[in-house]
Amino acid sequence: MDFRSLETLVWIARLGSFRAAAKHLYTSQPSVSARISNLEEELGVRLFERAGRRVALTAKGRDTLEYAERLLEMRSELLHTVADPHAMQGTIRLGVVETIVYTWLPHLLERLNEAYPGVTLELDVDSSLNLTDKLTGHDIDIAFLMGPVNHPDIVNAELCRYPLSWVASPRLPLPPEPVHLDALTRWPIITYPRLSKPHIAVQQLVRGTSPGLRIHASSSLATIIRMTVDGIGISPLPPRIIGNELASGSLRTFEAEGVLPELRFTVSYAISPGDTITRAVADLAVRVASEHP
Amino acid sequence: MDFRSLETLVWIARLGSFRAAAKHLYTSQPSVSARISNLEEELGVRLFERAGRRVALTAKGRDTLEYAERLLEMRSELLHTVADPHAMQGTIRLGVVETIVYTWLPHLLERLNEAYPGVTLELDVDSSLNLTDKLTGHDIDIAFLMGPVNHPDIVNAELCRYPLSWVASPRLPLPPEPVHLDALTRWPIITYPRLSKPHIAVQQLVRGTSPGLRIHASSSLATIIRMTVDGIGISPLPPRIIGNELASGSLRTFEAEGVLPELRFTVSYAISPGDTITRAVADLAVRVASEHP
DNA sequence: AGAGGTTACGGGCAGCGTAAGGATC
DNA sequence: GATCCTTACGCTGCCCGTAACCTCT
Repeated sequence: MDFRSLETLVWIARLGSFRAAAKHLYTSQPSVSARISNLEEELGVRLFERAGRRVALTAKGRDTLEYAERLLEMRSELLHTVADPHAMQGTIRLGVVETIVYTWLPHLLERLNEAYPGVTLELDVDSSLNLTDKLTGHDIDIAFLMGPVNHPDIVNAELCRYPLSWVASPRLPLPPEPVHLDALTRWPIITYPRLSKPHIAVQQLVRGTSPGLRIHASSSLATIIRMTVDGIGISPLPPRIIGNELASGSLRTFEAEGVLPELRFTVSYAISPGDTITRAVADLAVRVASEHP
Repeated sequence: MDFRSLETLVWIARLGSFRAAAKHLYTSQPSVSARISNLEEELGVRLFERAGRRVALTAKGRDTLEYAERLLEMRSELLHTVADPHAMQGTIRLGVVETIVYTWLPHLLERLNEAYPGVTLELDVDSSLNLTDKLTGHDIDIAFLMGPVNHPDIVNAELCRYPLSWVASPRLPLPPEPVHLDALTRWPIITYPRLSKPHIAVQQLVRGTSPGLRIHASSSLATIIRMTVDGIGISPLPPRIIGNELASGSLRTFEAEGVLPELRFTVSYAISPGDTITRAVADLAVRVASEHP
């Protein structure tokens, strides 16, 4: 019995199949089979009922699972207590929304590299919606996204809040006073993807105005900014991420009728036995986010 | 980090040297060095201070030791709870006094073989005195001896009590009435080794009688019995172990002045993290001893 | 037929034991 | 010089990944 086998047991139980556990643990499915097979032989007990599509824990398997989780938790505590952070090893899958990439993610990566040089990061830049799915499906370990994620196994902590401003190219003829909603919709609105919080907020804001409303949705923040700089439309963006464009004059903010919501970002991760690093990354992210508002 | 390394850590801490731990764990000393070296590298922390003759735990080492003991204890509990006893594996070193060998040890061995066929026993038949030393020195894991062993780390449980009787060959001219002490010492007394409880009891009993007292001490019960059968002397023995000789008439008991003590046997073992089997053997021994009085 | 677990098999690496080296009392 | 830990080195055995096989839905 080794920790690797116990970890394998835990992930099969969580994900419901040998194959999924293999994928999660970066190994082959036969290897997972072998680990469980050895464990079963060592205990002289069947741990999983292989019935058709889905495997299910036996009674003994459930008992073993409890011990496995406690053992992994204790090992994690040991590592956290006595191990030199520089010696920590492992890979964590980090999901990030593009907004964070444009703000303090580089600072975090630098700090992570200092504090935990042995830890490998696998970056996954995606929308908050997709990241939420990936998080609950255990395809990533931790995510910085527009949260919180409402799921029993997911822990959320607030990272930062960015207010939205209307932004446009200086070439667009906008008045100095606040723009009326009807006037606003003279231009296409370029914004975050469908079903995202900012997208929905914009939809609600301009609902009932002129029927010619066009909303361009883009999952790429770089594209939104580029299209706005090119004068294709206006967009609600956090000024925080377009510091360069505002400074160089290629974009400017303007006032408009109605209230744009604040974007709230959280760090969210699944509580998982024996995972010290994820929590360490979350803690560091909270700190870095507060240091680079 | 694996359980084997943690176990190695624990035993170095207990025994005070890599070499002793290697011996105890049935492996080579360089192997023990390597295990600790790997553990230290993984944690990025020095666990032992190698200063001259004796190694000492560092502060981090002491913390690690605590976790190691808890982890091993938990693994043991897991094995005890869910594992099929038939699948248990391992070797335990069992020290036994000869008296027990002659009474219920065979029954115990049979029962052990039924309940834990995967467990290997290493039998060490010796005197209670030597077994006590071996037990405190961790050269054996568990012992059945004239106890209890008074040592902080040793647990004792009573096994059985055998009264002593005076025994002699029928060829010796003994009166039917109780023999006086002075008359008793006409023959050599053949008994347990020097410093053993029965030996001391006999010495105290016949102290102050005729100066010609001869006590033959033998560490071999078989030899004591044989010499007594041959009429070389008389001996205080538990009738329980000479059933054959009494039945065949080659030995008989007789009454004598004074009280011979009872022989009390205990099962004694060091409390050790992660050792399920030792406790299982102890429990079974208590049961078997009570079933074969 | 496709998804998923098992079996078979060859290759790589970790861990072992032997033997030699070095430090401390 | 004795004792004990470390380093060096060749070897074995375990574990892994690929691929073929089997079994359910």
